[in-house]
Amino acid sequence: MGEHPARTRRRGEELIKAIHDAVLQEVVEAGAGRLTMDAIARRAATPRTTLYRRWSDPLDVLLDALYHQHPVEEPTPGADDLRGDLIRALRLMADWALSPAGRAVAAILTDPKSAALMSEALFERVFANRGGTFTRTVLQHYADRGRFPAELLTPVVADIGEALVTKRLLDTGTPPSDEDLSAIVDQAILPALGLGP
Amino acid sequence: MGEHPARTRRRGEELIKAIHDAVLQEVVEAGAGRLTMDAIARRAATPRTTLYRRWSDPLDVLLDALYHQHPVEEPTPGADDLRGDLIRALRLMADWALSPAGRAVAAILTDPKSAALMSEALFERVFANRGGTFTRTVLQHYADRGRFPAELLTPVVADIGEALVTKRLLDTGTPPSDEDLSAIVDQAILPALGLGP
DNA sequence: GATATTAGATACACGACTGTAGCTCAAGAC
DNA sequence: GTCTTGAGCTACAGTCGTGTATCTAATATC
Repeated sequence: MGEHPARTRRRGEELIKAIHDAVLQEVVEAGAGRLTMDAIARRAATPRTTLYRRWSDPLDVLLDALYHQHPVEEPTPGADDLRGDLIRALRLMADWALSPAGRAVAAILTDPKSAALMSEALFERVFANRGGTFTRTVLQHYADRGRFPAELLTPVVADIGEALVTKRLLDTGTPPSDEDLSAIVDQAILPALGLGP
Repeated sequence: MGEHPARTRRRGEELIKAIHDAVLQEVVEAGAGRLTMDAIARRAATPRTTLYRRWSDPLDVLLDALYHQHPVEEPTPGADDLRGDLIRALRLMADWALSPAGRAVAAILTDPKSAALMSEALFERVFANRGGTFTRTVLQHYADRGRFPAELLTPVVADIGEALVTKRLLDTGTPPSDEDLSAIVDQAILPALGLGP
C-alpha cells in the first residue's frame, strides 16, 4: 500500500537548496510580481508551513536565494591577449545573465516592490561581479601593464561591453554569438581605448 | 444628500484615456506581474465591467495603452554639431525611459508573461523609436554628410549610446546628468567613429 | 535507545481578484 | 423628442493565495 515509497525526508541544507532552486525557477517563469509562497512550496514539494518558518513572503525567499548563490566566475586575464580576454569576459557575463540567477536579478531590478527591498549588502554581494567587474577586471589588468593609457579606463569605458551585451539580451533574448561579442570588442571597446583597427 | 454631485459621465475617448493612464501608473507602482483589473478600475474610477467590455485581462489593457501612446519625439539633427546632437538624442531617450510609458515598456520587457504576448506589430510601433533610433537618426545624418566613414556606423556602434544610458538607468535609477551624457558621447561613441579627442 | 528538532500533512478562516449578470440612467444620434 | 449605446452601480459565486494552528513521524543529537 505504499503509494509514495518512503521518500526520504529532507532537512537543513538540502531542503533549503531545493527551495532556493524552486524560487529561482518560479521567478523566471512567472516574474517577480507573480511569486507566491504557494507556487514556490508546490515546486519545492514542501508544505507552505516550512516556508513560513524561515521567510515572511515570496520576495524574502527570492532575495535569500540570490544571497546564497555562488559568486560568478571571475574572468582571469590569460596570456597577453587583451582582445581574447575581453571576449571571454563578455561570454562569462552573457552566460550568467541567461542563467536562472541572472534572470532573477533582472526580474528584481525591474520590479518596483523588490527593488525597494534590496539591501545595500545584497546588492553588493550579488552584483559585485556584475556592475562592471566582468570587463573591468580585464581592462584594469592590461592598463596596469601599460597596454593602453590608464586614464582612458573611465567608468563609462568600463561599462561599454556589459552595456552592449545587456542591450542585446534585452532586444533579442537570445545568447549572443561569438561574432556578436567580437563586434562589440572590436567596434566599441577597443576604439575607446585608443586601440583602433 | 448629493454626496457625489452629479459627476459627468465619461464616454469613449475620454474614458479610455483615463484607463490608459491608470494602467500605466499601476504598472509603474506595482509592476507588470501585479496588475489587476480591480486596481486599474479603482484607479480610473470606473467599474470593472467597463474594463471587461473592451479587454480580457490586465496585460491586454497595458498593451493597448502602450499601443496608443504618442510616438516619442524624434531627435532632429540641427546645425553642424554632431556632439551636441548626440547628447540631445540621449537626453530625449533618458527622459522617455523615465516616463510612465518608458517604465511600462521596461516592465513588459522583463515580464515573462507579457513578453510572450507582445506582437511584432506592437513591438514595432512602441519600439521603433527606441531600439536604436535615438542616436541612429543623428549618426546616419552625419554619416550621409561624410563627417565620418559610413562603414563605421554598424549596428553595434549605433547602439552604444542607448546601451550605456540604459545600463546607467538600471544601475542607479536616477536621471543621468549632462556630464554623464557628455562622457558617454566623448568616451564611447565618438571614439568608435574614429573621432577621438 | 531516549530526546529534541523540524519536515510533512491536513485543515481553516480570511481577504483579494475574477468573470458574469442584472439593472438604471446619462450622453450621443436621428 | 425618441432611441440606442454604453457607463455606472450592485451583487454574487468561484478561485487562489495567505497566515496560522495542529498533529505526525522522520532525522539528528546525545
